[in-house]
Amino acid sequence: MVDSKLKNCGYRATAGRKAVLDVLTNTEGHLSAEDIYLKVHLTYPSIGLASVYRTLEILVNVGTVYKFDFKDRKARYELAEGPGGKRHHHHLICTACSQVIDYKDFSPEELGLLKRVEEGLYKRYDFKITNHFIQFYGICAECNNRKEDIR
Amino acid sequence: MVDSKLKNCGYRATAGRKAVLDVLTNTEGHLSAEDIYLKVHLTYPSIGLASVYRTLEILVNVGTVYKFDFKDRKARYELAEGPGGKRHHHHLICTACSQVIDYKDFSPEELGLLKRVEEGLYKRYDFKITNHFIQFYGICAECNNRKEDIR
DNA sequence: ATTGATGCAAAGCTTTTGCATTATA
DNA sequence: TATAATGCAAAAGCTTTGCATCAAT
Repeated sequence: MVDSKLKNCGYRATAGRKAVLDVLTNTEGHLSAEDIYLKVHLTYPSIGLASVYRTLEILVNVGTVYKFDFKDRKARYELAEGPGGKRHHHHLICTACSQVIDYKDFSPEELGLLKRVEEGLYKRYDFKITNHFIQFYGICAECNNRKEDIR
Repeated sequence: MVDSKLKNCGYRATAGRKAVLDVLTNTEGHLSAEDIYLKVHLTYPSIGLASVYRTLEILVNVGTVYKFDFKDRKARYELAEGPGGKRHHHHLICTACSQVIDYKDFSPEELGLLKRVEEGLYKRYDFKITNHFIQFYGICAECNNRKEDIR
């Protein structure tokens, strides 16, 4: 099914591309290009970093992979699942210690209202929404406690 | 008030820092470090790009400025206003043409949703939320029409 | 007078590109 | 067999850093 998606878009389904996609499929979290390169390298040692980048670019364009950055210089990649997917999550980012917490225990209310917001956007902007990327910034529990200690 | 914020955090309120903040205050949109450098340069020609970067880092740490990337390699900077601020907006990003639409005509429903979600997160994660960054991905009106033409 | 801030240029890192070679369709 | 894909190394681009100088406190 990966093969067909690539082929449908006019790309060849090569071993390197499959290996990259395997890593993305079997790993949770936010992987940098180098993370992916190192992991692919284990099963497919001849791969080059440039091919990883080239493959990721294709997968992003095709919509299979999602690319984003939060903090450091590196871009991060994740298998792109729509809001209904098992991996779909939002981020809590602590502005004090920079830790990133993924959460996916969405309340039914949260899900329902998001859906309605997206419908509203579709009506107002004629913009057909397929996915969203939501980050909340604030102070995590540990940093908050630390601050109280100091006071 | 900028001065005091910097000083409170142990930084000196220098002309260069004020100039950078002026540009951020008087410009709408997502500015790259170089955009800012060029604009500051007009009123404060002796500034160096490195100082712009150093200032931006401070302002981000202090919480005055918000840093993010969407697409190209460059980081973007904006005056950080909380969800209630006049500039606060969300993004609609077209995955076909990469255009970014800012919108701030939030529906009351949308505002209520966010507030409740943030309260829920606070309870579940003991995470004190101060801001959020929300992007919706999809296909913009123009790209959607173009696609229909092709069919 | 101290010590942090600055500018310049050089260094650092991630990502992209050129090109000869390899492998897919 | 034609042509896309790859690997390697070099190049590019944004950001950071070292250091001598300057300026805010």
